[in-house]
Amino acid sequence: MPKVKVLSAPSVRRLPSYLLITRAALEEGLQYISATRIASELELEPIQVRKDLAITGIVGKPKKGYPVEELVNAIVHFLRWDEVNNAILVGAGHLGSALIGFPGFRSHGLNFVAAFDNSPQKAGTRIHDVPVYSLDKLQEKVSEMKIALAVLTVPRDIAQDLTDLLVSAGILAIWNFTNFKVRTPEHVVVQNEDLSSGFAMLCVKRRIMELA
Amino acid sequence: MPKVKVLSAPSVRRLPSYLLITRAALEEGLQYISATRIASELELEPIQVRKDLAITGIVGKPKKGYPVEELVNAIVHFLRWDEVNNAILVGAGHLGSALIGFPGFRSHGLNFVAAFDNSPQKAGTRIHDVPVYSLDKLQEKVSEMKIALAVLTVPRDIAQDLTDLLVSAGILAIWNFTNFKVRTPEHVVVQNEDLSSGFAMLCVKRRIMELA
DNA sequence: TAGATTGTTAATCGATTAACAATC
DNA sequence: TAGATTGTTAATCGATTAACAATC
Repeated sequence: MPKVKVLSAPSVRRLPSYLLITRAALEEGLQYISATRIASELELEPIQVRKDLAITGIVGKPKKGYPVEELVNAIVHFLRWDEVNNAILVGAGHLGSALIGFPGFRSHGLNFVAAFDNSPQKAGTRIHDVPVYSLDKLQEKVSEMKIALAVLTVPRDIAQDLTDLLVSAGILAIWNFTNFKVRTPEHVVVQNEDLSSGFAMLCVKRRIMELA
Repeated sequence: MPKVKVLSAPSVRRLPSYLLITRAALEEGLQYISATRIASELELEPIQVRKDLAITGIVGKPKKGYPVEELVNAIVHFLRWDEVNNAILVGAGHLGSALIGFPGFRSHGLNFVAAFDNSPQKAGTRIHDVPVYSLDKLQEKVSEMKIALAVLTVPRDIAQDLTDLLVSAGILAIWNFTNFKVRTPEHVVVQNEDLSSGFAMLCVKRRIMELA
């Protein structure tokens, strides 16, 4: 029986950057890549990289490092980025449109199949080749296409209403770019993104720099 | 002599969400708001909210909570969101355009005054009323307008070159949305955003949910 | 072989949570 | 007053870092 892995959020968050570097090494035709090298490219400690990579199950070779191709596969599989995830976008504003067109997401198995917006002008159009529907088609399309994942980019004040709609349509995972803390039943997972928090960090770093 | 505050990154990152809730309380006309209430809206522990708010210097009243107006001011001042920060956007693609138009940033003192892009079609146009210039105007405009802050939304492979350009133009802070770890001199602060890391978190949460 | 690197076990560091006196 | 809440001090928890034997 497989032991329940302990999830370390900071480690998981660093994996995508390791994947990028390892993929670049693969392109270069390298056989092995060491934690030391990954660490130096990202200005991290090698021990941290080794600890993080361990959660994917990869086994390295002393003196050489990690086999590049296996490492790519290990990270990709750990993140389930080796399976296509059909997703919908809810709220086809500027941010949502940018996310649909984001080139990197393709390689993460993130595949937008439909967008929904309450603006009548947008229904019937396409954004980055993804069809936009009116919100009242959401329920139907989600069950018809068996979608599990939704990206939420709507104004804060309708975030909860749309979340409720998504949940009742059968959505199981919500990537929430509104800054509203939406409530969901236990079986629905939510990942909240808050752009302001990054900006807050930048501002505080500047303040510290000025004081120094 | 003011003691050097210890910066707790997680605390700083939570402040913007406290600010939103406190501003809403201000709109409602409330005099006081308790950490208990803020915590329950965000599904956090009250003790965590009190600890976080303490870094802003706010002093609450036992039994009542924090004076709403003072709390808004304390957070806003701690983050330096009470001063206008003129900023430039480098890379006027979809994400960059979305960021320029993001309504919340206005209230954070983030004021875009120019955008730069190497595409000749974009130079001379406007994005959300912000003029777009060709990249070779960057140096000139930055020093002319005394800009300290740049938002970087360019492809990964030119991130370092543009960072070097920004640094030599005198930029002091870079909000980096590329997934490349750019190198800068010590006096330049950088905040890296990685959209993929949030998606990685969502994927791992889903996996755990499925196993449970 | 010698030296670089891995993976494990232990130590340190920092963030969160708990306990509780003070207080309005 | 009684009870809710603050702010401080202490305890716990988890993440990072250090130390080091194993190894190719």
